[in-house]
Amino acid sequence: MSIKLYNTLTRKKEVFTPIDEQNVRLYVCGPTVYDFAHIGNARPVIVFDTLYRLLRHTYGEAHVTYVRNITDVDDKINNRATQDYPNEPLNEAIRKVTEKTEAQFQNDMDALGNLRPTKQPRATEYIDEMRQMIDGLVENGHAYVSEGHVLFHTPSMKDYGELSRRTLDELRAGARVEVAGYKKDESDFVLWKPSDDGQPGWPSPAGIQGLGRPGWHIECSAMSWKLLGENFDIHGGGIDLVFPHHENEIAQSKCFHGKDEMANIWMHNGFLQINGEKMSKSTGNFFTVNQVLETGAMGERPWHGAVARLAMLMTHYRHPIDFSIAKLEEAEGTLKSWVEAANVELDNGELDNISPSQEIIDALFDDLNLAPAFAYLHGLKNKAAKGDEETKIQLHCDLEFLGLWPKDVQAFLSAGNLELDASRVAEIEGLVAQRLAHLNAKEWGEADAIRNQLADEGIQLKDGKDDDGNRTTNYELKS
RNA sequence: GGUCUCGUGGCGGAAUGGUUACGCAGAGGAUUGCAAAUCCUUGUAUCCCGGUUCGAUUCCGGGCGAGACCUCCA
Repeated sequence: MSIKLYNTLTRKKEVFTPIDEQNVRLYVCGPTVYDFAHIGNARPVIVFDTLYRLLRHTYGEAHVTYVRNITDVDDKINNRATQDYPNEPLNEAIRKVTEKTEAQFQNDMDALGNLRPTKQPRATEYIDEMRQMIDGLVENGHAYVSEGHVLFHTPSMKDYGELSRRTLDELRAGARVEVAGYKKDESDFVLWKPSDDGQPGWPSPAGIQGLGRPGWHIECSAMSWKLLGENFDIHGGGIDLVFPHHENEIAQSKCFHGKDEMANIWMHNGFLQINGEKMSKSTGNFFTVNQVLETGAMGERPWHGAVARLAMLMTHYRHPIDFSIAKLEEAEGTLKSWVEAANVELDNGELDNISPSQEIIDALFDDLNLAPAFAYLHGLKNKAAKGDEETKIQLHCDLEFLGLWPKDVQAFLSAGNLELDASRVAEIEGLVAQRLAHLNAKEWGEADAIRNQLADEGIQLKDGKDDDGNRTTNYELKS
């Protein structure tokens, strides 16, 4: 068995062969840190975290390098900084915006069960490398200077458009935006642009006087080059990045390094919609990760990160997903039943001695097709729920492997019960005991009155019998 | 207008040139004083029209429908 991955370059599922099995290299475009991550931003993180986990399992944890950048230079950041901190010097305001946003991003992604990448470089730490690439591209004729900008000349590259499968003519025909006068060709794109006094700037490349700042695309080319090399294994991101971002990364990197490929496999996750519509702030169906997990903006209650993760993974990564309350509810019911079935005390390090189920690995090997893996987990759950200890531990291991095991299991399972204070718990348990006494005396009316009263108060009773045939009653908060 | 992706049961969601996963919901049963919870069993689908084929939901063509992208911008 080998890993098969869908490659946007070839539009085919391909057998994945690492360039170097001792160092499998993955790059994913990370956030521009000017605002809280929305749940659409979370999808590539979760998808490629799953791939990262599979690669680590397959090649060994020490043999995978996963780089996800932080874009901390961008005009959106500048705008946000002047807007939020109008009285601060610009650099200070930018630092505040990016630090705050990045911290929130790390928090959100942790809560969604994602491992931290091997490296998370910031764009501002790689300005030198960007300048170096820009100088090189000007020297070898793929870029030119015009009115203080440096532009990549797309006709200089014979296969520009290979990723998005568009020819220059098609791109020109579709242009909807007025073309800046300093461009030689309307499809040329910016590598470097001049900064005025009110903008962050660094000494410019290509002999340009004064300060400037890099274009968006060159950042990823520079960081992936320095951290992963001129040619690496997998580059990932959202499908909306195929054009222009990834197309332009390919152009810059291939023309600078002279390699046949930048990344051997390009992977893209599908788009995320909310309740059947594109997310948009104006229509109100726009949710940040933080809102979904903490503030109850979606469905008027917070959702556990593992639930949101499962809801995200229930759809194949390349398909569009409709992220809805119904989907979160379904994911929650499913995950609770799995975790409940697998919830046993473990000895220290007990999970270290077992591997994820082969069925899970096989499913992931087929282009991260999780559907058969989940079907298998349902089977494990049924077996585990019948008391099979080994299966319980295996199920726990599998969920852990997929990032779906809640770190706070008891809180996750008891859900709303934590909201009850001690006196309320005592009150409920007193009523439950009274009802049991009525039941044993066959006083159905009194017993049902208590049951109905508790039901009205949102407490659902669950009757059962212990091993000796005596009545027992548990309860939980109705959702 | 161009490029690309997609169209499976009530819903979510896989797979497949011939026997059609899995989950939720529904139905029937067990259990229960009656319920709930739990357990068992179970019905229902491949957008339309052609073509290739012994046979297509699967491959090809056309149509209809949905979505993404088309340059520095959200």
